[in-house]
Formats: sequence, structure tokens, C-alpha cells
Amino acid sequence: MKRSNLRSENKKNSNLKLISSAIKNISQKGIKETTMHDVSHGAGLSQGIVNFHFKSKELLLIETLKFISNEYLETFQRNIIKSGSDPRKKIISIINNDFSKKICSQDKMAVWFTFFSEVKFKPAYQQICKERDLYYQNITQNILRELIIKENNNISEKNISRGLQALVMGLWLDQLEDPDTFSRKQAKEICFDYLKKNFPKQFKNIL
Amino acid sequence: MKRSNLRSENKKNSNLKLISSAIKNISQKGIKETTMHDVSHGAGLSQGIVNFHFKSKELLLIETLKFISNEYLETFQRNIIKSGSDPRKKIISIINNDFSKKICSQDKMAVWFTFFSEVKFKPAYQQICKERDLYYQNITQNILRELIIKENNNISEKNISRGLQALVMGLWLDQLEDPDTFSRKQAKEICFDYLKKNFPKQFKNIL
DNA sequence: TATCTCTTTGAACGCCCATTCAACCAAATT
DNA sequence: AATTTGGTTGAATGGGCGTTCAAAGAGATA
Repeated sequence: MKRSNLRSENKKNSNLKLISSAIKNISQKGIKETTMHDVSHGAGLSQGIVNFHFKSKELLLIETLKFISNEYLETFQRNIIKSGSDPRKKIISIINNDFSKKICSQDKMAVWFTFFSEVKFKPAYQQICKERDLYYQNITQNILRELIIKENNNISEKNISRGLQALVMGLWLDQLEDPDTFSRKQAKEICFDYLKKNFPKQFKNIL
Repeated sequence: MKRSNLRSENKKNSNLKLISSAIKNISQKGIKETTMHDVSHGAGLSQGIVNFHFKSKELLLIETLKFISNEYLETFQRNIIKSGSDPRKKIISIINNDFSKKICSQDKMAVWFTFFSEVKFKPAYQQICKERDLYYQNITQNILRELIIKENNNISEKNISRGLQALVMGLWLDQLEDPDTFSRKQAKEICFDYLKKNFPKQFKNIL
């Protein structure tokens, strides 16, 4: 059971350090200006190590994208579970998560949008992003369906979930383009307004 | 008046051909995979020409961004003028323009988001993008103010304009990430729903 | 302790690409 | 027609960076 423990431990550590270093470097310079040397030295390791662990730069990038995608999905999931079964609370927790300090930081946004911009040319990136989006969409759509039923109105479930997701993405982009005037608080407000207008009865007293 | 005509004419043509070629190449491969050779040969010219006209690759990219930014602003402006003084019609024309075939094409979106993703590291890009955004914001905010007064409701002018802009951007991003299921018609619907919910009296009969 | 396996190092290699520039050509000016 | 000015060509240059790999180091195994 405890066989070859230190080694695989160290290996995991190195992998993690390399991915973290990649994230930091990408958020500061973008993908193309981030060299293998930057990544390995940022991790306190030396030149050839990335190729040993990840085969190539491209594969490192794919693992990096997977990493931040999973990180997002984990806090997303955890927050929903924590908020119980009330759809109102669930959707609020999603928005709170999307604009939390951890998720909606300048660094993370820079990395996300760097990858988004390559999605068109890199099927591997597209797949990862699409999977994450589908997951978000499914969960959100189910919650919104519950809200629609409770509210007893006839709005389009698909449109409103797509709209909400787009709104979040657009506000994230503000964080990148306009960091000075962007505030996470205002972003949340805008999202809650969106909900308020669509579900006036249920969200009357939010904020 | 008609002095040195052919020459400056040709020069303008070459510039334009190079920028067009840059746009096409960037939309197909991204900035970093687009070489000077790609650009010049795409324009039917030879290797060293880009450096002659634009000094460096970076300056070519800046001019390219300026070009698509201006192109956007021109049709934006033209459409507003065409739609007269009714704020309802003006805001509708903005949305129709944002999701027109010309503006909301896969190619253009690819180019936009490629530049967006570098905004954080390139002050020159940020300035151009910010200028365009501010212009859009001012115009839109004024129109929304008129609508708010007419509707006689007490929603926040800033929040709704920021929200609408974010919504548009987010939907644009869908075009990139999810071209298969994206439809410009649905995107418009979502935006009109947003207006309907905020200005129910004035947008009752849209769509 | 000796051997084997896995990980790390960092110098060396080779490719790609932005940039330069001398030579050339065509338009404008005289 | 002769000269000047401006645009174009494409080969040559040089630097940067991803990748390779022999050698060394560290952990596991016997």
C-alpha cells in the first residue's frame, strides 16, 4: 500500500508546481510569451522538466486548462450543495461563486480569456470549455425551470439560462478590459436584477 | 490638388490589403501563428513589405485592431442615425447591428476575442478597446435614460447599460465557443427579452 | 551495500520567424 | 530625357524558444 510513496508524492508536487507556474505566467504575459523556461523556473525546477512531465508545451497547456476548469467546477458544485434544495438559494449561490474573489480574480480571468481566444483553433481547448459550459448550463437550467414553475410565468427556460450565462461571461470580461471601474459587487447586483425582473415574486427582497 | 495621386492611392490599397490579410489570418490561426509572410503573401505582396508600411508586426496589429474597431463604430453610428429619434427604435437598431451577419460573424468574433485576451498586457490594445466601449456606453446609456424616463420606473441607468453591454459580449462569446448551437436570432431574442423585462410598457409588442 | 528505476539537470541543437537592406522598379518632378 | 522620390522585392541575418539527451542525482529494491 505505502509502496514508492515519496516518489509519486514528489511527482505530483512537481506537476502541480508546474501548472501553478504556468497559470501565473500566462496571467501575466499570455500563452505565447510564456516560455518553457519561465514555467520551469517559476516552479523552481530546470529547463527540460516540462517535456519530461507533459511531453510538450501544448500538452502542458491542455492540462493547465483542465486544472482551472476543474477548480471552477469544484467550488461551483460545493456551493450548490451547501445551499440546500431551495432553487432561489441555489441560483444565488451560483452567482456569488461566479463573482467571488477566488473565481473572479484578474489573474483567473486573464487565463480563461486567453484560452477562450484559442478555442476556435484548438479542438482540445474547445472540448474542455464546452464540457464545463454544458455542465453549468444543465445545472442552471434545471434550477431556472424550478423557478419558472414556482413563479408561474411563461418565459423561455433556454433563453433565460443562456442569457444568464452570457451575462456572467460578459461581466467577467469587464474585469479584464476595465479593471479600474469594475466591481464584483456591481456585477452581482446586475445579475440579481436580471433574476428580479424575470422572477419578481421570488426575488423581491434580494439586496 | 491632384498631386502624386497614383502613388498614394496604391499605398492606401497596399495598406488595406495587408490589414485585410491580417484579419483573415488572425481569424484562422490567432495572432502568434500569423507570420509576416502569411500577411504579406495573403495580400499578394512580398516578405519585407509589412515592415516598410507598419514598421513592425506589433504596429500592424494595432492598426488592425483600430480598423475593426472603426468598422464597428461606423455601422453602429449609421444605424442609429437611420433610426430617427425614438429611443425604442434606437436601442433596437443597436441590437440588430450587434447581431448582424457582418458584425457578428465567426471571423470577426475570433479577431475581437484574440485581441481582448491580450488587452491586459498591451496598453495600446486596451486603449482602443476602452475607447470603443466608452463610446458604446455613452450612447447606450443616454438612450436607456430616455427609456427609463418614459417608462417612469426607478431602475439604475448604469446597471442596465452595463448589463446590456455585458449581455451582448457574452452572447458574442457564444458565437466563438459554441458555433453549432449559436443563432443570431436567439441572441437577439435574449436581448429583446432583457429590454422587455426592464421596460415592459414600451417593449410589449416586440417580436 | 549494490543495483535498478525514476526524476532532474542544463548544455546543445535546430527550427521558425521578425527584421534588415541592397538592389530594383515605377511614378513624379524638373 | 534625366533625376529624384517612394514603393517593392526576396535573400540574408540573428535571436528566441521548444525539444532532445547524456550525465548525474535520488529513491526503491534486493
